[in-house]
Amino acid sequence: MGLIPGRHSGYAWLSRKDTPTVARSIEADWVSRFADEVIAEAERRAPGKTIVCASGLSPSGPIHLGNLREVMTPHLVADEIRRRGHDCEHIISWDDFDRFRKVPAGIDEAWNEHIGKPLTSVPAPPGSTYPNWAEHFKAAMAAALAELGVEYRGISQTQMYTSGAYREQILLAMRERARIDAILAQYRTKPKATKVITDADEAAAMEGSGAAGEDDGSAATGYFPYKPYCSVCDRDLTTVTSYDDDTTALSYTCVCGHAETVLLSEHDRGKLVWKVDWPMRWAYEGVVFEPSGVDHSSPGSSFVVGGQIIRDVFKADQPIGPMYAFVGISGMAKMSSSRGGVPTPGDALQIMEPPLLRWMYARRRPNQSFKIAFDQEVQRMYDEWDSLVRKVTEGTAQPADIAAYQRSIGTAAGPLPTTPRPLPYRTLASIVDITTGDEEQTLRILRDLDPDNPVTSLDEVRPRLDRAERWITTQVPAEQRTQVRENPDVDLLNSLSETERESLRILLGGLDEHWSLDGLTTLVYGVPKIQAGLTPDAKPTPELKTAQREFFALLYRLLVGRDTGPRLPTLLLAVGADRVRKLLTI
RNA sequence: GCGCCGCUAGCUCAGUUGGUCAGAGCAGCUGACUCUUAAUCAGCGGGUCCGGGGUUCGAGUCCCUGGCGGCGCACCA
Repeated sequence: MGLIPGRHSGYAWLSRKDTPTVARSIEADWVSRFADEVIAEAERRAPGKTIVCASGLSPSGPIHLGNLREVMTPHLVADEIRRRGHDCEHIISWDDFDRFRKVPAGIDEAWNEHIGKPLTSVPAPPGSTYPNWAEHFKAAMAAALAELGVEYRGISQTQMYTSGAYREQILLAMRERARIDAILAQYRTKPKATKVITDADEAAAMEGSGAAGEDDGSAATGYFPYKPYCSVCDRDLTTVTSYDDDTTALSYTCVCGHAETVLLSEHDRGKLVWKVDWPMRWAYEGVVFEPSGVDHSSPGSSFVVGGQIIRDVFKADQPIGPMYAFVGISGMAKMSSSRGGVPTPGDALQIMEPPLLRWMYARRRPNQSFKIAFDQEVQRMYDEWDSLVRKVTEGTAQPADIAAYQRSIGTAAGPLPTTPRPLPYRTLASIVDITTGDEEQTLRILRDLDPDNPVTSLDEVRPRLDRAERWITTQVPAEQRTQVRENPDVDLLNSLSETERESLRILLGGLDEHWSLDGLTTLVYGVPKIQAGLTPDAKPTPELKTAQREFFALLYRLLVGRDTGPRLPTLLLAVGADRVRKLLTI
């Protein structure tokens, strides 16, 4: 303890000349290696140009902790590149122009009528204050990213497509449709779809079978990588029936019965199919680094196919794209999070500070899977973190550990908020458990923890205190929490031996005189000594230790109804003298 | 069937371009400690680096091959 994070969490990386150890260390991890690679590649492609790292998120529902890796990986790399003094931009493409696929469990079935529409055209979930489905889920993620110190430029695909930003790329893709079809064909192991979507039932059937209604552009009438949203019903249950390269006239039919011909040189209500859309954006934004989930590692996956399409069609280079493994969760309470039950970054930030969450992603290479703890493990994580901080401060930490630490406590833009006085998370959790959040009591206990250097304000232990409280109240099962008895356990009290009764009397008699953490510690250990005829400063013997343990167990039973609980001095202070007397008086 | 990833001390993992790389944390053991409920401090680490070939003066570190495990793709994104 006694650490003052602020002292060493400053801008060490901005004055690397003065901190050679840190400078060397922060170049010792996976983030640095990718940064090396990305910088070299960017130099090769376009020297001096701002380096672009990218993430893509689909706001089709709650954006969970696994998706956060899609953002954290490029973020950390981009941040390292900035720390080295290069211009670097992290863009996040919000795939809010994707079709609404299915109504999540728990949402009114009425939303079924919106399936097939762009996410930005679907009403937000009931009760939301946001204008549409995509914005609703985007907002939660954006808030979490802000808290995590992730700086980025968000790009709405709805905005891009409907403004005609991709016009040239779309026309190019259509001109090159035969080439694209041929590339896709290399990976098709089964005959491509050749049916024209003719009615809603059929579309629904495809939906149900898992063969999403949105195909790769194949149809009986030819291959077209562009899919219009119907100008009448706004759904993508359309089939392109013809396209003229010279006039850019595109004809389509929709299951709703609508049919029309539009000029693609003017049409802005549609998008490229995913496998073409992705490489198109790599080329458009000049992306040098964009990771993707392991599900993109298979042959025929969008990343593999995209690599070929960007080279052959858009004449640009594929980004460096590591595959990242999935992020798991341990012990999320049943009450769960946002509908859907999948914890989001926002949920994690309820129980841990931003640096901790950043650390989870920074300490493991992308191809390693890991779990984020919502159960007791979170205490251990915090212990490990505090231990790391101590080692970094003492200068005994390993280079890679120091790097992960530096990436966790802040970014090139500056440090993240820290808890001024980082008392152990488990201690804080234990205290709020007893006080059930009562601030006055909490402060009183904290003050008594270390009389020589007392906590004088809860602000000193915030925000960690709030996270611990949140964890205790939302993640710890009621049966595992400390419940101070309301009334004395009369049956137990009456069944006590004379020796036990005496021990309680001695304890109660010394309460006022010893009312402090240290005082109560002495008292609590002293009671069995006095009963054994020893002096309070007597050395413990095996017999005495046994007696002490039995005495403690008795107190726990009487106070909280179990054999164990928070440390007795802490517990007694928290319960308060009056209530202690009430519960322990025979 | 195809593909990606992993397989290093009991557990979780470090080990950039092959040459003190055989490591850390936790657990465990020992000692100290009037402070249990994963308290603190100090000390202690011969594990066939999954097996088998190969390249090399030299390979956890590269190549081939087998095994086990995880995930994905295979008329979707």
